[in-house]
Amino acid sequence: MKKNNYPETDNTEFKWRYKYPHFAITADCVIFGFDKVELKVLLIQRRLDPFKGEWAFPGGFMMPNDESIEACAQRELKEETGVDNVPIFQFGVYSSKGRDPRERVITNAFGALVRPEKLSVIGGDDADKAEWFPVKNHPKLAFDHEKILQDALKYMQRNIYFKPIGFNLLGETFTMPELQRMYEIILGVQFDRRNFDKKMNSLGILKMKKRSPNASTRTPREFSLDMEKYEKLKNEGFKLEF
Amino acid sequence: MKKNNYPETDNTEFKWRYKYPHFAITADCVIFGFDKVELKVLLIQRRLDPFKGEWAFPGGFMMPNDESIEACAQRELKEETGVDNVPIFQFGVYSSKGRDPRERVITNAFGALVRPEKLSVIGGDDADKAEWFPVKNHPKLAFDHEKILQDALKYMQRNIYFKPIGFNLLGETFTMPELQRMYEIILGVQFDRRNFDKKMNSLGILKMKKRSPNASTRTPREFSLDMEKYEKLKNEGFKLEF
DNA sequence: ACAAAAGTGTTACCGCTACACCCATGA
DNA sequence: TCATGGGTGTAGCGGTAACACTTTTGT
Repeated sequence: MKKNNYPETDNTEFKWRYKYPHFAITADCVIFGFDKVELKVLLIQRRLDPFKGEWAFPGGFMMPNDESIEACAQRELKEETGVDNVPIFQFGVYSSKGRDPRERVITNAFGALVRPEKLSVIGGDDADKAEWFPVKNHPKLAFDHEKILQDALKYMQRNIYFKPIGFNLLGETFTMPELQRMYEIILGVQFDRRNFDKKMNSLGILKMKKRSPNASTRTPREFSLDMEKYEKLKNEGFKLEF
Repeated sequence: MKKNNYPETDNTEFKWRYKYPHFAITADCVIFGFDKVELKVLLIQRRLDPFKGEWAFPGGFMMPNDESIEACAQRELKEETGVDNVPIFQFGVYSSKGRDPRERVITNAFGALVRPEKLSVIGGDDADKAEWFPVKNHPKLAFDHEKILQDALKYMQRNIYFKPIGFNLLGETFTMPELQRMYEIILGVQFDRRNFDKKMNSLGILKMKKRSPNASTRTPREFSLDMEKYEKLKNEGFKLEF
């Protein structure tokens, strides 16, 4: 595959020529996952300089083809981690001088929340490894990626109040305590169990699964999303009043 | 002043040379104002091709100096419209092929809400004219700027619920009906006057001015912002529960 | 004189909040 | 058997929503 590891190659020719000033552009992806216990973030270990061996977000340089920056982000994500086919949102742009030691680089940052099925990842391409780390306990990050991570967290926290994006972190079915833990961990607060139940059920997007006949009355009930109502709510937005 | 109208000049030399693919980058500004009656947006009439004579957002190409993309946006805004010293927020990136007829251009879009003092604007630089238009009744826009405008409106609507940004649209002092109209117009809804009063007053960020002694009991009361509490609320965020 | 806009207070209802006990599981 | 975690209902309170009349100003 033709690859965009160009800043690290030893091509000494200045063969890209333009009439006017141009800039290097990257798309970086901050991917969050949730394993029923804690919030995780997907990092790759850089195969090449700068910051060789250090951890950073998957992402890479935009190429002179027809793809948009969003497509670029998704392509890099897949190449470096194997994570495919997830919706992403743009949440910031980073352009200050010196943030990349090579040259001025303009980075558009994208975020995504993914389901546990996606939790098995592979390294590849510019990445030696791809690995999930707890957000609360991640390695030192290359470039200005620590700042980007904090911005991503803030963006997600603000938006999970109004859009049911959080469900992207859960599997097909989930229990109410799982759902509650997810909200508590992302927002950093605690909810009363009974009140949380009532609120979630009142949104009308949850379908309660029948309990298998031999299960006890105290096994957690499984829920799934009523996709029709969920899609509607996703567009309209809602308010989570905790 | 050295200016970045470079894509329109007749410089036929490809004098900008890089080892790797680079791209043209612009920052565009969607500036909203409010004149106590309706929401307005600041547009410039393009002096040069492409879309010469048509209306578009102030903005322009990033230059190979040390300024960030945010600084670039603010500089272009000042040069083309005279609007200076307003805080901006980034809300989107536009990168699809063909959005600029010249070449692939990556545009980061910024928004701002400004006070009526800023409502007198001047053209300049790449802009023949700068002019405020009602958002509900604006001329056809160049490039993909109509899409950008709609995105800016959506972003503002979502955020005015949580941040008291709307006050940037009002002057030093304002009346309660003015404040209410602003919210109604931006959000496209109607509020009950008495309930709106109560809610706003309960936020604790308004200072009611004394009425001048000769004024009648029915002249609208003037309010101003309690800046200290306002700043606090801006950081914490709030929820507008209508 | 009439229409348009601003000031003002009360009530009902819904929803958020707080709270306790029982049962099942696994250590 | 004890600790942990999940299931379940109710009562109080606070805030939102609904609502009407008077006064002033300007046409």
